Amino acid sequence: MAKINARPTYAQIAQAAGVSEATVSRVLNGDDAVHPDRAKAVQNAVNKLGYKKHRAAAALAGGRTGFIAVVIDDNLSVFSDPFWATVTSGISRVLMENEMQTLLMVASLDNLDSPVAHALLRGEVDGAIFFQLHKDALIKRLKKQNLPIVVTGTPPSDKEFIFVDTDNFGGGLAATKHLFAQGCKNVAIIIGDSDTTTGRQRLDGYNQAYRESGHVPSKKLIVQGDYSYESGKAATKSLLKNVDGLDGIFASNDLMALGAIAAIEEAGLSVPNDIRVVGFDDSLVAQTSRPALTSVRQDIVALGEAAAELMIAQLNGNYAEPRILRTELVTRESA
Amino acid sequence: MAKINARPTYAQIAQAAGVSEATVSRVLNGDDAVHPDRAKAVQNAVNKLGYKKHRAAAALAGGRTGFIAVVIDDNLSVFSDPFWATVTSGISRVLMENEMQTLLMVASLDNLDSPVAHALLRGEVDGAIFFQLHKDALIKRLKKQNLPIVVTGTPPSDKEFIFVDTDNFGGGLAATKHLFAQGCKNVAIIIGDSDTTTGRQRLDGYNQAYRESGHVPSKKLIVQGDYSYESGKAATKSLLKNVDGLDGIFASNDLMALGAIAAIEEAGLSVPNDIRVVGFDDSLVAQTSRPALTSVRQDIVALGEAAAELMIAQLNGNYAEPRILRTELVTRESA
DNA sequence: CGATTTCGCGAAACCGCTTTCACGAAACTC
DNA sequence: GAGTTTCGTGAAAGCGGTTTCGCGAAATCG
Repeated sequence: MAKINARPTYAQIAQAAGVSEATVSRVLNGDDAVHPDRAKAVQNAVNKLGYKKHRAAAALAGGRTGFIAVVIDDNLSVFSDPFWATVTSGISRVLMENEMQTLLMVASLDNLDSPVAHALLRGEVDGAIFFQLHKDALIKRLKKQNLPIVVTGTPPSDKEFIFVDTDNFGGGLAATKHLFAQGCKNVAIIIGDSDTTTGRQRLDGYNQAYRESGHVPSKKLIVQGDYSYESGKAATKSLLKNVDGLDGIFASNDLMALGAIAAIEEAGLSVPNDIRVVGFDDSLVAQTSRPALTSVRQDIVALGEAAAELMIAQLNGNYAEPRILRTELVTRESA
Repeated sequence: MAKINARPTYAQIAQAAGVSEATVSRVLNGDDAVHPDRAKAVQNAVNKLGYKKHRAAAALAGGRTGFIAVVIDDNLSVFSDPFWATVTSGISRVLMENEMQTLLMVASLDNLDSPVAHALLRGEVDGAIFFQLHKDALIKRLKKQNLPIVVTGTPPSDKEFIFVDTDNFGGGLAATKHLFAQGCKNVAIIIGDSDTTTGRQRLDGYNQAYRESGHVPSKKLIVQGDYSYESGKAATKSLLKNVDGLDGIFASNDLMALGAIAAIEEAGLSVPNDIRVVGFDDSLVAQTSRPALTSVRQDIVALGEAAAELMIAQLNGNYAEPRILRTELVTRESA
């Protein structure tokens, strides 16, 4: 289609620099076994002619495509949550800096026979970054084929893949400890889901804080939501009904925390005077709500950047190990 | 990197089918000037060997890459809003069905000299889909190079590009008319922004409804928010203060509508008894909030699908004209 | 029925870059 | 200083498709 105006090729660079095409290739691929003078000549020619490598040609000849797949399971509510889009923007930025492109693949991952699976298996990309993980048949298969892989979010089978994640445990711990430190005695947690490692780790942090405080949380204090505002509100209502002396709530995300505050205020109580509330994510709403929400901040863009960096490390044959990103408790009015 | 197991090539298909590689290519590219028998032989061989075209090779030889760029301006709050991610999922699905891949490019578009701009100008993709448009220097440049382009959201300079958009005008009109039909006399609008066509069109629809009703909206009835919950609440508070007999509010998105409801209830009034409220988007919160929100539904995934379809039409040399997607008023409790 | 078109198909060039291979020069041996 | 390595380099062979070109056979013509 689009017939773009003629671009310079190796032939022209080679001629302009007075070297062979092989040497041009060497220079452009960082082969150091080239005499500095010639290398400089090539560089000059490249700059002067505004040369840019032809991706397809390089891919065909070299076997490396310069593409990294970002694979998103459309099953999940991934697309209703800006979280993943934000992660992706981080990935994209870092990849682009390294002259790679982000190939977006949205598909259900159950199917080992889907177009996406084929594209991946067939080596149309140099690596793949996955979001969340439930079924991991495909990804295991890919790994067997030596396709470099990075998982965003802790995978169920921990040590098998290279992954990046937020320190959910540490965040939950810090949030809960903060509530204790503020004088709370009966701290509840509203978990978002119990079947992802993310949800579980935040709960683990909560439990750990209790353990460190020398107390044991009553089962009544652990209630379940689904990360929505409404579920936070409902969960809190039931807490208010069932728990005597409730004075602190750690909600697994900001939306549920806001729901909790709404329920508390509807019950005629005040945040933070009667009950303190901490959220997770430090999203925009945490800052703008009233009372402003104390929340565990995670750097979502950084998560994506880290994922991309781990991918690049793998591609370069460098050692890459899972990365857990630190969280930070941002204290505001609500606790 | 990843050395994938050997894949069949034309040579093997050709041999298995007893034809030349040229014929294989013809069959696989839908050239009809091939004898049916041979074509069938090729098809069989392809199926039997599980052949899949090598993208890079095809791109190099044929000039078509099979990639469509989805270009997102990172300047904007694009990534805090799940809207764009949803659109993208629609795009991706349709492209994949047509054996094309989605290349995600996140970048500030101001710069005519960015890596993204170069990748686009250089023909690394067969086409580009843009989200929103503020600066359009780059896109004009690309158009001059005959790069097929689709814009999601009405571009400022309307007729110049092929675009897809929701019928914002019709939505605003329907929402406002609905309020009148419910007996409202003084209907206010909370606009989200006035500098995008989207925002302007919704306002235009509102004004049109007034015109059709034979009345003129007081300037006091038009207030500004920024699509956030808080801004909707604040705007409504000022409306309650400044407007006598206010009995209807059309908010330019659901979040602001919810803010409006909160403000109304805080003022001791009831929705919909005292004041009716209509939102826009029919997002998840519209369905789960209490009172459930009457809202203008737009099919966001369909928006992406339409964008991809228009792109494919262009690539096939078919006539493609801008597409405005119908909206639908979903009536619930709030109005 | 011979002359002319049309049609289906294969040979081969080519897309732009990477990489192997071999060769001459420079740098080492002892 | 002759013999052996090492180093820098260019020629050339791919990578796996697409496309042009031309040829023989079939179809059309007069």
